[in-house]
Amino acid sequence: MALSLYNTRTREKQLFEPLSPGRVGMYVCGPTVYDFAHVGNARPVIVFDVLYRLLKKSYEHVRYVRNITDVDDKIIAAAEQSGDSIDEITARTTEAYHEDMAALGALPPDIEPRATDHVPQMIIMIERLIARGNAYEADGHVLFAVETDKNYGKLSGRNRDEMIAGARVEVAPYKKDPADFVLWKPSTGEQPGWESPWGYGRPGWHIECSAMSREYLGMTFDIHGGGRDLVFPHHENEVAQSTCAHDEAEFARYWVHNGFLTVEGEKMSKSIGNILLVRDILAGAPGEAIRLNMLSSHYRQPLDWTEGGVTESRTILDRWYRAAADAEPLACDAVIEALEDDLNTPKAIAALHELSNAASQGDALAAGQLRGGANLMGLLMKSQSAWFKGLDATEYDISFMNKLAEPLPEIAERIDEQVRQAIDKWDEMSGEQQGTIYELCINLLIDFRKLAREHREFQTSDIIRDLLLEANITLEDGPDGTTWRRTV
RNA sequence: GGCCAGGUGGCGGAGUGGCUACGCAGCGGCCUGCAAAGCCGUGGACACCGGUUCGAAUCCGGUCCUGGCCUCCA
Repeated sequence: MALSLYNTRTREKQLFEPLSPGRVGMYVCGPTVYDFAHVGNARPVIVFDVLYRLLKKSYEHVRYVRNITDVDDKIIAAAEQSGDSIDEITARTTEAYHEDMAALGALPPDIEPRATDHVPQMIIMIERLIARGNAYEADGHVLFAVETDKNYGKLSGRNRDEMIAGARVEVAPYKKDPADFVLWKPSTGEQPGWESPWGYGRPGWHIECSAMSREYLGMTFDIHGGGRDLVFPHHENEVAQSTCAHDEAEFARYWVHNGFLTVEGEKMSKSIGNILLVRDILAGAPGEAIRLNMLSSHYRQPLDWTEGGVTESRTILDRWYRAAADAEPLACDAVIEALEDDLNTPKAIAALHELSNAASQGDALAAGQLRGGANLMGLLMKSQSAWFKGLDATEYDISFMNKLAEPLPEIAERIDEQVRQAIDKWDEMSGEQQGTIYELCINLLIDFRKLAREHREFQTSDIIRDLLLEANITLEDGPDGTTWRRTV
């Protein structure tokens, strides 16, 4: 194992060596649960999922912690707007998040702590910071005094003069120094809050990650990840809080940050109205296609999300599923090597293309390596038939059976009575039953078409093929007969 | 304004001082009743201007452009 990662703190690629041999701790900043996840939220999840899978391959004990931020002013605002309670909003958003990330093939983290379950730990940390002189109470708030931390700014590479010069937001009057940030703030009325030595209130944003990483990974741990946008101020502040509260013990050893994402060339924003939700993309494309598209550029590069890109990823997966068939996954050195080089997923994908080409030409070893290499990235996880025929899908379309009568009455008449009855009861059937009938109907038409072709009645055979194509089913005539696949 | 990334063929996207990246799309061919899939072949790039070098897309300087962050905001 020779994994190297680009460390934001040192600004260079470094060989990864865990603090304790065979043991890796990784903390990734998770979602603030006030709305559905958008593509931008999905990028770190997928990137760190690949890293997690890679680490698990090489280290016996990997502990992946990803938090849920369930106390935040945006959640309070969402509750006020919708009229739903904060608990309702966070519960349903968390559930939706889990569904979406699972659909993208992301493994759940080992521990998913919620901020609201760790307020006592945050209070202890804040008390310690006050005792050490790194924090002060002012006007019901507790603030971190940035000037007490001589290392402040190192992670993000900025000095205090620059920060003050660049400040464009009005400084709150209770701050001693404009750079100071909130550890605890007062809550009133309906706002969520907890009793504390500083009165009824709630934690600032940054302290939760310091408290929860301490709780589950210890004072010093290996990898801390998140989006680039979090480097400042969020991660900078985490470092300050944690190192000061822990007597200068090192905090995260490797900082890994993924790049930003635009949609069709534009920055996602509410004002443009182009916030692209993961669920909406999932309605039109398989999770693996979304995942491959996400991994097709290097995680530190900017990524422009386009519909065309998703379609291309899907085409590629079709090729790979065809080439790999249902080969047993084998270790794939080319992919491992690429991923160990700072998660070079595009290079890994190039290696998979080469294996796919070899496998298509009958190389069984390559087929296994293709499966194995792709699996390491959370791709090619399905069976070939599940991918192409989609019999694990939730929606089936058998409209082609009803359209049969007009162009081909003689065939429509010959449809078995049992099948006809089954079609009539379509709406009462379970998804699984529908899948069975769906497959049965397709095979029935393939049989009719075979007859027509044997009699060289190509017009009839082409009508059948076109009918199915309208229902997004593509027929392919091969040397061993006709096969079908779903194309949407 | 400050700090930080990045600008590679029609598109996506690695790489990096001298060796075809790779893929999608396109074009030609094989196969097929026709398709689809597959296979074979094929053109096409390194933002701009200087410099260093035997040699630069790759290093240095400058210019232009794009994106991110700049204190409770993702």
